[in-house]
Amino acid sequence: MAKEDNLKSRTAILAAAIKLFSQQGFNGTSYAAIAKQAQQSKALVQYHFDNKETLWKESVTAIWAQRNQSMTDYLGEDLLDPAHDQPKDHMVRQLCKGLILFTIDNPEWVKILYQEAAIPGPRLDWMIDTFLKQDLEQGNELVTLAQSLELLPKIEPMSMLYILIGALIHYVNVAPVVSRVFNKDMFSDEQIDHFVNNFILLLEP
Amino acid sequence: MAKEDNLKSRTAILAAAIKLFSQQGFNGTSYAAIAKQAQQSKALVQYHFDNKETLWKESVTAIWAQRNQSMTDYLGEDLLDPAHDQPKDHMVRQLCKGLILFTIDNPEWVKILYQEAAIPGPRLDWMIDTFLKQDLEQGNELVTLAQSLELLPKIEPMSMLYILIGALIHYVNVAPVVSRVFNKDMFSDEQIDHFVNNFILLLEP
DNA sequence: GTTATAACTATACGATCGTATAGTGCGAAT
DNA sequence: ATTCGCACTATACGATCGTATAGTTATAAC
Repeated sequence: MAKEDNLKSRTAILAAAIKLFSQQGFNGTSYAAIAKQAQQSKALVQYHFDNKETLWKESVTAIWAQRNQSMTDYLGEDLLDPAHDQPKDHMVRQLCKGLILFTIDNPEWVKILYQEAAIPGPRLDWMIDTFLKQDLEQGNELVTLAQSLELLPKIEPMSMLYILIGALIHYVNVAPVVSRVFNKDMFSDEQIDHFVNNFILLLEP
Repeated sequence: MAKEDNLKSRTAILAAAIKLFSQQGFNGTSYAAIAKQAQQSKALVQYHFDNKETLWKESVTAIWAQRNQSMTDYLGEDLLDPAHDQPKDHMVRQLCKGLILFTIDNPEWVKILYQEAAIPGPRLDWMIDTFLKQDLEQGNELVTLAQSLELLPKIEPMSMLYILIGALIHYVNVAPVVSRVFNKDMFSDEQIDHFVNNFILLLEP
């Protein structure tokens, strides 16, 4: 087998692991389930990642890498560049809608975060040291910047961050439930716009 | 053994099951782990609840019962009674702080919700039909009532509900992480008040 | 053409999984 | 005094858990 095959099967397995770990947590995910999802043999899973903890850590690392790369696609590096000279509410709308669409396409990081935050232990410690500490600091900076541009209300930045991320994430998390209850597709652009428009009403005085 | 012993051990096992199912999910929780947590024998667990699905359903039912009972303790049936004649921002503060303290003391329902909402399947379907549909409707009513009393801004009620619940829940969910990163106890009354005060600034024009 | 390396398979280990079933001990009822 | 019902235990089933290790290919280097 050629080297590209190695990468191919490895990538397929990692993708399957990411999906299952984020959905079912560490204890809830088995090698066999990952292998089945990836359509590979269980032995091959262990060949590429020789124990479960390694596979989990690589999964989380890949999730964050993908997330950080994807983030700029949705938010744009220059979204908050005042040189744009766009109306304020348009920029806020872009920011909020970007965060929701981004979370819909990258739900794994939130799910892994909530999975592990519920259980104090070495895995949470590792995530905090490796990713979450930086995340909080960057989030804080983003909010502070947006506030200085008068895009967000000037309440204490960390509180603003909880509200912003919490509200948007919650929308995505319960969307499957709400969609079924009200028989509407909450992932549709129409519904997302509806929510974002309402959210924005809160964010501007 | 007397009948009270039956109830005692059953209750201990149910409490252990609630804790573990909400933290680790259905697949991540084993009979053995529940037995250990409850300090009972694995056989006794199966004696009281003769299969895992039954135990899970009884756990969820107990979580919701406890939640609904506890909710009135934190919010008070008459919190939104205008006869109180209290200042508006005081009532909003009570509502928000009540919801946070309530969620801190009853984190299981959120965790179970997020655990199962991540995996479409019969368990989520059952939760929707049995609890979540009603929850959404009641939440909607609560918000609408608060809005009619001018306690909450008059944006579309469901959107308001996402934001309210989402922000408050997120605060509780990430509190263990934030506490470690900033070396502050985010579960302390001081920090909760700080957050609620900032949140309220958003909720009143 | 042999050898070395790397991708992948086959198989099996002891532990634990969820479940089944037979049995024990004891208080209450007859 | 015996029977009965119930809380609880002991033990074991086949399946699956995470892991270990030896073997089989296929390609590339020499």
